[in-house]
Amino acid sequence: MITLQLPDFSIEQIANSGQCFRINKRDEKWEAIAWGKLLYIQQIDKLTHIFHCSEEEYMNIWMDYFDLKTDYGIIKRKILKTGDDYLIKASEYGYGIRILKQDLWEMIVSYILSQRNNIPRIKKAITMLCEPYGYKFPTINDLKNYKLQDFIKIGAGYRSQYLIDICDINLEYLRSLEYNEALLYLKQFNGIGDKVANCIALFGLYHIDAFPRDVWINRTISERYNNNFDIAKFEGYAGIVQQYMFFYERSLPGKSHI
DNA sequence: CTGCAGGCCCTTA
DNA sequence: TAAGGGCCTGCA
Repeated sequence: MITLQLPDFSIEQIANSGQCFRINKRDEKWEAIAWGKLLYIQQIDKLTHIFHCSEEEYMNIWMDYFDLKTDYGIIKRKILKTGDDYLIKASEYGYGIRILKQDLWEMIVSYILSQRNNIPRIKKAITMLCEPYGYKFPTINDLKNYKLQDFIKIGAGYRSQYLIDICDINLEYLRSLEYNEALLYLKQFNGIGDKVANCIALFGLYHIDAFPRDVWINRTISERYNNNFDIAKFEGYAGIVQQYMFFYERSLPGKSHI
């Protein structure tokens, strides 16, 4: 168990930022499952967190998983320099958000499940999918043995066939591609459109210029930017901008996010 | 009973 | 290229 002073980090904000489906609050602790491991985290104050793991495990797994080697202060200063008041406010509000380094295959499956779906149901399906594997997420080879009915059982609904199809993907090839090439490759698969492909690119491939446009982002761009939002301005951190926008917009009164 | 939730696909014009 | 309907499923 180690106590850490972490700037630009909030486990609660990350858990509610929509990028992960396996971090949940249980009593006073946050329970994060990733890379086959379970970690309990407590947030003491704005800066202080307690990680219930060894120093070694923190260094080997969690420091990288939570992207703690990246200085988000630099990104926030870039946002300040744009002079975009809405974005500045959003980045201040979501001060503790980071882009997690999650497993590619897990992201592919998770975001296929996410379409036309709500978060509790996405989480439930993922929990059921992982149930036979403990803290591990089933590998692509595990799921290659699944039949349509196996995916229907976990509540994947019409997305079940998409999951069957995606088992033909070549993960190593996907990893070798640049951002735009990766999008094209992903979108060849049935059930992966522009939004899901961008989520996979950002959260599974760490392409920082990926900018998933879901209903919230589209609404924001339409209502606050009059459909005139140039993401090229944010080259090198557009994905983080997307996270601040998404998190802030969903926090606003009357827009609760269960 | 409808409506709908962090899209996608297919069909029309 | 844009607009519209349908889709698994579970919950309000």
